[in-house]
Amino acid sequence: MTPDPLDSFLSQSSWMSSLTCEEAKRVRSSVTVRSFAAGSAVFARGMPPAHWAGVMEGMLKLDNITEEGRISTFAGVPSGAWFGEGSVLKDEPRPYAVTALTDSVVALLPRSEFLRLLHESHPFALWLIGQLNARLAHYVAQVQTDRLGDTTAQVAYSLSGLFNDALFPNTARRITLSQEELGRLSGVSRQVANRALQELQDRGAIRLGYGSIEVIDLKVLQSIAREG
DNA sequence: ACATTAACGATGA
DNA sequence: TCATCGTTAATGT
Repeated sequence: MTPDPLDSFLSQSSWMSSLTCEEAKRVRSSVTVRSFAAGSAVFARGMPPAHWAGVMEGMLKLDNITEEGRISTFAGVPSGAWFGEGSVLKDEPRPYAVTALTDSVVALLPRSEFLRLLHESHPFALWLIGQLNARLAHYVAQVQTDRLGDTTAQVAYSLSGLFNDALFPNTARRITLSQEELGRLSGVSRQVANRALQELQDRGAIRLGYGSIEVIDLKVLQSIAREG
């Protein structure tokens, strides 16, 4: 008997451990799992937020496309992370598109079940506050880096954000992410992302592969992100 | 100065 | 064969 991938994913999700047995069972029976090919849309911009979602495998991004076709990426979502609570809480159309960057598997918890947990489970509500607070801290630091740091620091921060323990507890050391996508995530061109990544590699923070980045020394990466 | 877009060839999967 | 990478040139602020 191989363990169900959904069961093992849920047991690795930190908020699950704060639930009662019945709550956990209800979650388990209401979650659905869907696979997405690289490049396909997980949620379209403007759709009502029917689910809270967790990334079981792969990597997603949250982005917007302007009328002229320019892309700005707000966030990368590595496997292990749950996301989309903002839209679910507000019950407003999703303000950005969610796209699979690699072949991905996503767990979907219906909005009604998410709200029920929020209302019934104090531990879950506390966990959610911590999550929102960690995300806020991340973006505050991102703004500081973008204003005070050079482009290498910006790229280093965006990359290290994917390894933020509070937000993304289980990110593998090596992630499949092209330099083009990391550039979008960092707000710089691919060429500048390329130069920054080579500097990060020269300084021993990362190792570059074909279509992938391996973090060798997260401490060094984070300290470069604080330079400017 | 330094970033951006466009373009090119080289190379990995 | 196609995506990705490393690099250079022209251009903009």
